[in-house]
Amino acid sequence: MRGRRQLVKVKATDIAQMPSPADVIFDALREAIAKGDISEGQVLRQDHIARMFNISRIPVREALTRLEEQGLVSTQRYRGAVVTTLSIAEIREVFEFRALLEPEILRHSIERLSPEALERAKEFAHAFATEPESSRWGDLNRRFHYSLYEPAGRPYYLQTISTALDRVDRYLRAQLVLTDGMARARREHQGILDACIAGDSEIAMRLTREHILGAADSLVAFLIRTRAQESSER
Amino acid sequence: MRGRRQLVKVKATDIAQMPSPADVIFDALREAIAKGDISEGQVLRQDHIARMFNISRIPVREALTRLEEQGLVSTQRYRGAVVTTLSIAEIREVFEFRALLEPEILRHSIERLSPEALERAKEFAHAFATEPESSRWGDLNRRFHYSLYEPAGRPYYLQTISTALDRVDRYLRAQLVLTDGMARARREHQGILDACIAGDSEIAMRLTREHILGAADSLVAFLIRTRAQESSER
DNA sequence: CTTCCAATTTTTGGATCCAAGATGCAATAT
DNA sequence: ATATTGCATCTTGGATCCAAAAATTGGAAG
Repeated sequence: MRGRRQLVKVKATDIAQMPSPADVIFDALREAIAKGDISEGQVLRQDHIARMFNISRIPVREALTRLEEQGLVSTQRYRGAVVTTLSIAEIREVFEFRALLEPEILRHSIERLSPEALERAKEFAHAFATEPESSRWGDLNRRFHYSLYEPAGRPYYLQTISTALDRVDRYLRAQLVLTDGMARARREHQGILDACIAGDSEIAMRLTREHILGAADSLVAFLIRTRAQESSER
Repeated sequence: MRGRRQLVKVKATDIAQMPSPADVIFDALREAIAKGDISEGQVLRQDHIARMFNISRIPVREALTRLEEQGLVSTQRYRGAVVTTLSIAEIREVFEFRALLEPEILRHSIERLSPEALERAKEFAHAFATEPESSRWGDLNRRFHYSLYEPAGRPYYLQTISTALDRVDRYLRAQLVLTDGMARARREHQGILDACIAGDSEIAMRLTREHILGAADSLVAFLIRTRAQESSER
């Protein structure tokens, strides 16, 4: 030890973990697509994005490559990246996929749900239910569910669920805002939460499954209406 | 139409769909990692790979980015890409994940299984069971299962299963070759196939689930033995 | 007025260049 | 002898440059 001074006062952050420019662009684009701020079918020009972030096209390309790997954009050689449009069948498939996975991770989570985690879930449910600003519903909905899934200690499940949700998030948000989805989600969240508090994983799983499939049905009905309208308007 | 000559003799291929250099490198590296030809923990040098493929580092970078997005390599800034090592818990999680998804897609598949598809599945099962060359077992195993899953018409499920399998393929191959996995897989494949022929989805699903979880148990036991040995040798 | 074609412009993807961080080693100080 | 520092080298990631492919535009011909 030899009286060496320690720099105990500075709080060190791991600089190597800091996000690279490509990370920043990737996250920004992913969020914009999920929120629907960039609409489907839109072409993403490398140069345009590069100017927006005041950087060269190289990190932009990396971000686009990653978005394509996640299925959020699709690229044709020399033709640029286009925000993916999902068919109704594809959307339905992703929701059924979620309806399979999310109850399962919830089961594992309930087994080890701490009072603190439960408390946080309650807070998110409340924040979601009372949020007046519709643009934040999507986020809060997601946080509520994730707070229930994280204690499961299943990072791979969680990551898979997350990428699945990213794919359909913009449709889900539309469903919340433009249909009766919000009122229904409030009720169903409360039901899931009650089952978790009671520690009844069977009911929590069933409700979660119904929550997802119900949203899917409502969304699909909504999309059939709006897409029929769009194509007749054109 | 106007009497324009048609070049009916040449079989046209869509050149825009041809794989880019980055695709070629990505596929090659993915396969090498899946097969275990590149061992875990190995560092992938951009320049080295670029020379191997006689190309600049740019498309190599793209391939590595995509591999990272798939979880096959992990990168630390300025430190290069390293082939991911999965902990036993992580491997177990991926197998349990597969054990949830694969029976489900099989159910959907059995509903619409055509005689031709069934015939192909039989052929792969037979090819797998009689293949003497152990280096090809992994591939044939995969083809057998995929031939049963494809008729489900669930591309998202299939893709998710595929990336999950990519993650653990090298471990699975080791299990087939280095334990009694092969004999057992032969028997279990036959059981699954029989249930599919009988159109009994309940049994087919149960057997698939047990097939995957059984392989996981055998693999984990094997890994505990070998990893304990490795760490004592070091 | 429409259709076709060629020239121009735009955009992408790969090559090369360069700055900055990581690594390893030798020199130096303690 | 050991720990620290400074230096040389290697590697990565972004910038810039360039070739090739696609989109667009502006006639010219029908």
